[in-house]
Amino acid sequence: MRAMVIDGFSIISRAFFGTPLLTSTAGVYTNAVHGFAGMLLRLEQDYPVAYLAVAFDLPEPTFRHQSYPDYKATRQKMPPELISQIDLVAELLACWQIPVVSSPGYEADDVLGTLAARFAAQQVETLLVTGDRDSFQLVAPQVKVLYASRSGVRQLDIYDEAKVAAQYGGLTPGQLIDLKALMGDTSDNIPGVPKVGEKTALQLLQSWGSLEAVLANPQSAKLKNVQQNLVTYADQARLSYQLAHIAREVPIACELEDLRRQAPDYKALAAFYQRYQLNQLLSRMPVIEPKERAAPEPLTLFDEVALPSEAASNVAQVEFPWLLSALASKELLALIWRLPKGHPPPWRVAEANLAFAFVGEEPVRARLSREELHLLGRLLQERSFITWRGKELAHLLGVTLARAEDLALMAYLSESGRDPNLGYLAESFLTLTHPDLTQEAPGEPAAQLLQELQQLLALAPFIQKKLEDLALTALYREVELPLSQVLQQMEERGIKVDTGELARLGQEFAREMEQVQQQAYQAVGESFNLNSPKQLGALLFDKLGLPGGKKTKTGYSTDAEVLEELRDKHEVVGLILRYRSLAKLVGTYVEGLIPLVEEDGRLHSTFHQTVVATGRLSSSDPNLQNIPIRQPEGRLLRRAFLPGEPGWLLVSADYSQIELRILAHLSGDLRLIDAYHQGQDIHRRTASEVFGVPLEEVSSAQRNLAKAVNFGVVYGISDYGLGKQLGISRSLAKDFMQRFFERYPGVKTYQEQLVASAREQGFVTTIFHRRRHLPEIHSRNSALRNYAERAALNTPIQGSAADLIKLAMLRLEETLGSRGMKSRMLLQVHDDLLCEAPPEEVELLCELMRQTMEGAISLAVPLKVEIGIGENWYAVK
DNA sequence: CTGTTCACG
DNA sequence: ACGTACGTGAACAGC
Repeated sequence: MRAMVIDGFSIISRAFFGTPLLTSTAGVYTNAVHGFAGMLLRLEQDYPVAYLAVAFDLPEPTFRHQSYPDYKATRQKMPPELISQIDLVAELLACWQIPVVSSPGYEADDVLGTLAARFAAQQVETLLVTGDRDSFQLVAPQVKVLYASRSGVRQLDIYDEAKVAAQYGGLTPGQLIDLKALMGDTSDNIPGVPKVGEKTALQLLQSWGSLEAVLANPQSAKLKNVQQNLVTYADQARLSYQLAHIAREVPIACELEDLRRQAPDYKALAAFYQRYQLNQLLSRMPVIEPKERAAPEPLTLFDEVALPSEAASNVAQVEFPWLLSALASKELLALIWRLPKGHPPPWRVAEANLAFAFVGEEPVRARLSREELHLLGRLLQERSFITWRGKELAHLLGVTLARAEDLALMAYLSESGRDPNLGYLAESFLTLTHPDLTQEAPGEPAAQLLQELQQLLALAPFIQKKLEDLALTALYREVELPLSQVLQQMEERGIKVDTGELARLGQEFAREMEQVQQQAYQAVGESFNLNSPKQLGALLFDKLGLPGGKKTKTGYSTDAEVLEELRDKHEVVGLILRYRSLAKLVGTYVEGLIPLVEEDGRLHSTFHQTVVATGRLSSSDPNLQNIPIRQPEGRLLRRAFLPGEPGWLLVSADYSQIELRILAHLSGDLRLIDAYHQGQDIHRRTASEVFGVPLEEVSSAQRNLAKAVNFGVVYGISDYGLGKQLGISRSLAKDFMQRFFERYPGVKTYQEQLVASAREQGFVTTIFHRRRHLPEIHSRNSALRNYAERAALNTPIQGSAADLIKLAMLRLEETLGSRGMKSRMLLQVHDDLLCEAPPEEVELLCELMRQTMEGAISLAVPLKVEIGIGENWYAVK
């Protein structure tokens, strides 16, 4: 049991003087509030306690003034920018539901001392949080001080008796009072004994132990005038002792139970943050309101499933009828499956092996046909059990599984981003409890399947616990799990493709490709494999002697960037570039796609929910998230992507500049936020800021440059990278960056804090608490470390955008369903949603997409969605 | 099976 | 001194 008492004003001051002055657009100073709240969040995370209070001084004179009217007389007046924030912090504490205690005639220190003494008597360990070293005298076996040093509120040093002794020449906490009585304190205007400073006082106390003993032995001081002063000023020293002594028996009507930690009033807190534009804090609030729902039944533990006594490969194989009766009479715990290797997509496989765990039974396995899988699916639709990769299983069973839990999704969130793997998780979690499950299973498929089932069951409680500890349960339950069902339907639906049109375009490309190929051979007088970087390198740089910078491990680089430099040096270079782009279109997007179009005339991509480190989706087989659009020719391919029914239309809605908007929100930078509130062209605004010209006078070159800088900042800019991107010198790029950060100081401090916290915690998080671990941030290898730092800068942005669109997809699906609309979602391309709709619904759909996407979450900046309609994907503009 | 290149956000 | 924008997937070459 632990309690914590915070010296409110002391921490406010530290926060105020430790951070740059910050105001809301209304001109209210907020930096201390921001720092204070940050400190609370930090304390909550690092030092969770059952009891919490904040102590404040009252303006009236204290008992110390009565015995010594000059007490604190030399204190400088507080700046008004600080005074105004005290009330705001009080308001903040009310929202947090943290009690405030104070006592007339006493200082906060005395309140701290009193509460600490009281709690210690009740065997409650107490942490005192302050920026005032005087409090060290309160340290005791049950009392520790968390000291916020001058370097700001970021670092807290914990002081126990050992630390005090180490810091103050072996003195006990109690002796610190004697120390101060001797040496005095200019900041509190405590006189002490003239000529006695820290050195002398310490030495005297080390010899004599207490003030009175020192005063009784003045001759022990080395210097004559110090000896004299110890006599002359003995009473002044005694008065100083009285002043320095922190009271421990202040009358406060406050019992331990009154301070029991309560959940913050999140609604009030959100309103408060919003009012003062404390957006970074807003973003750190748990935004997903937990719905009123029955707590999910905790999963039964592995122990309840009997392990097979025989060798694992002997697990009973059951027939389908047995399975049906078992499902009717027993409780299903877990299910795992395996497909034959080289299998078709799960919705088309002919048969699959499954393993089942029923409560109180030995596990069984079964080999089921397509028809049996379907039947099984209907029986499992509404049942609750745990599985691994539920979306794939649902495809296999041909149903949506409304109540299945998916450990793969949980593991993706709790193990932060990496594509989860059962074997790896077992190694990490089960070595102590289930060492047998961390070994490689014997080769037989049946044994492997069984082991995976056991791993699944054994891991579930660990992963669920971790999910809970990381505050990610809501993200799992409210976003990822329901999204997997939406994605399943999108995959099942597919998108219609006109293979004839695709092939026609392919032929056009192929025709030109052949011409270009012949021209290239003629240009160099020999034929060679245009697709081989190796042959290309030999030709261009060895035979033709073009200037080539070596780049790759295996030889010359011949990528587009290199070739672009050489375009004017030899006519073959342009031909190679042209060939490359055509070959890409034909190979990947014509010949690659056509065989994947299924009998229903549609492409059924798979969306992967546990692959991307930032929380985005990825798409494969085929990847429909990289269909060409930037180049006019590639873009033509989109003509082949059609609505699924005659007369229907495609509707696309994409977030405008979502990542920059999220940067504005996360950083809380006032100019950036202002630009979006005013609906300004953000690249133009940056150009205007950076070049110091009015908005109207920004040239298009300046705007393009600013655009690159804006992008760069989102990626975690380096001067080298920006220079390369823009084809300018590194120093000039550095200059632009510097000007960007001068004009957007909020972004600069945000990024600095982000990297600092990544270093400290080893991870970064998104708006929805999704986290990504960045162990390389501590690497001694600077390349790896820099890489991790850039990832730390980019991930909260990219990941929060992913959070946002995922939530929007859920809302949209909900809305379409509840209105009984025929329109449906087809694809998600990171910031873009593509739907198909019957003509009579198009107008409504556009409105709904705009509303759900723009309103999915509320940020410090407005969200903007741009909508296009067309009879094919190309025409959607 | 890895490396290179290039398509997308 | 050193290597650099963030995040993916697919095709192809060449070991």
